[in-house]
Amino acid sequence: MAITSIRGFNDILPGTSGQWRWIEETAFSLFGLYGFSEIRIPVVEKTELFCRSIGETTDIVEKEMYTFPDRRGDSMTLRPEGTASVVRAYIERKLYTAPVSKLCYTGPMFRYERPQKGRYRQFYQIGAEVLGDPSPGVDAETLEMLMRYFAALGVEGVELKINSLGCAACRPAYKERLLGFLKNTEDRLCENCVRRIGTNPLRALDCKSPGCIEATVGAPEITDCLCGKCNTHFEEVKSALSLYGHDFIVDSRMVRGLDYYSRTTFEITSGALGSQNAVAAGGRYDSLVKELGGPDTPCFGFAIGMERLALVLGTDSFSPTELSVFIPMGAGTKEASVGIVRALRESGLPVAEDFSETSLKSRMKRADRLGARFVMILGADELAEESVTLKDMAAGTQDLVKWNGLESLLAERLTSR
RNA sequence: GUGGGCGUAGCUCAGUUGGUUAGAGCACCGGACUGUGACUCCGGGGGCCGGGGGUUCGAAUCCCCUCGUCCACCCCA
Repeated sequence: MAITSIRGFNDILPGTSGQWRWIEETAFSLFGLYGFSEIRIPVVEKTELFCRSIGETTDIVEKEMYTFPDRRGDSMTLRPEGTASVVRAYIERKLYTAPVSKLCYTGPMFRYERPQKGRYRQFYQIGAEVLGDPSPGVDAETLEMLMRYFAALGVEGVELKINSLGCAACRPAYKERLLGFLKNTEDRLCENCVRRIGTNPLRALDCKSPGCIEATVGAPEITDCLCGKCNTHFEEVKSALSLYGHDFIVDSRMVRGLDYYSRTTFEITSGALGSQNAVAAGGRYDSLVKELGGPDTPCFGFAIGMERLALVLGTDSFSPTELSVFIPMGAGTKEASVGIVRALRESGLPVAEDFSETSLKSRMKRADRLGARFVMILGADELAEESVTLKDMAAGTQDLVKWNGLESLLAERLTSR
């Protein structure tokens, strides 16, 4: 039996990788316009980092991490997300000496989950974090950047949902109120929510089981219980978003699965995705840097799911550059071929040389299957004329073209379509 | 971790109540056409019927186990 890949770990094949590269390049160049720079972070970190940042009682830490001892016996973990590493680097490298840090990243993340549409064990994220600015303007501007990014890619039909989770001053009081409410309806809640009632009662609001939906009708809403500062912050985020012209829905029941969020949280969903419908999500995390041992640093960040974004975009949104095929045939053509092909490539034209020595018929067929728009043939006749036969595969026409000036002529014909 | 669907040629899939040597379309290779692809015609190569066990004279087909895959639950980007 041949060796296969690991379940949930995919190969991104040539048909897709060009689109992925375009998605990443578009992101980083646009984010650059907002002042972001790329940070490259390790794929493996000490397990403790994720336990402390994501939260001990979250599903990610409890049952989804790839954790293993290294050769010394220290506990290592394949990163399940990027924010923890960025914050760790921010503290360790003392980036807080700058007034504000805007960092973006991309790369694989790992979670041991059952694979399904838009969910894999190794998956890719593009993320961005603003560290060191408490302003509501940062929340809105970063969301504006995300929406502009989706527009630049041609993504359609996405929905922005926002919420505020409050802060250390107002969330505990809200939790108590909610807890009081849930205690009265506990018998109608699902098993899972009953279990979580002590650790994370907010999850019951997000639960899709019919019993929980029914039982939580009329539950106190977090957005009605925000403290003055959080309320002002939320109002300013909303009005700034309107200023940018972005539609949004306030969903006071949207709860994030990571413990570090505070105040603004959001989710961008697409109907094109099936049940894993979030293409991007994130929010504010004002206390995480301090909790990990750094200075008090308010932050805002998000992550985009690459596979999901590619799914939303579909396959026809990206067309690769057109390849030409060069066919030398017969004795004495090798020497001239080297120079011609090199000159074409130096002019930025993609060329594949056909080294096979079969019939011209089969070589033409191969060129066609490779998707060549133009084919150049160099045989004894052409060699004598210092020319190639240049065939337009789409039009079916061909003519004899001198080597001198071939690059510019081909470039011209490729663009004048 | 739970549930359901599906595993037959490179791809998409047929395969009768269990019965000779497992098929089709597309793709691939060659020829018709000795230097011209796509269309046409002719020919050809390709299969541990996901793997293991069982029932049977006989299994792609029935039973059990297992692995993979897809979708959903859960969870999340």
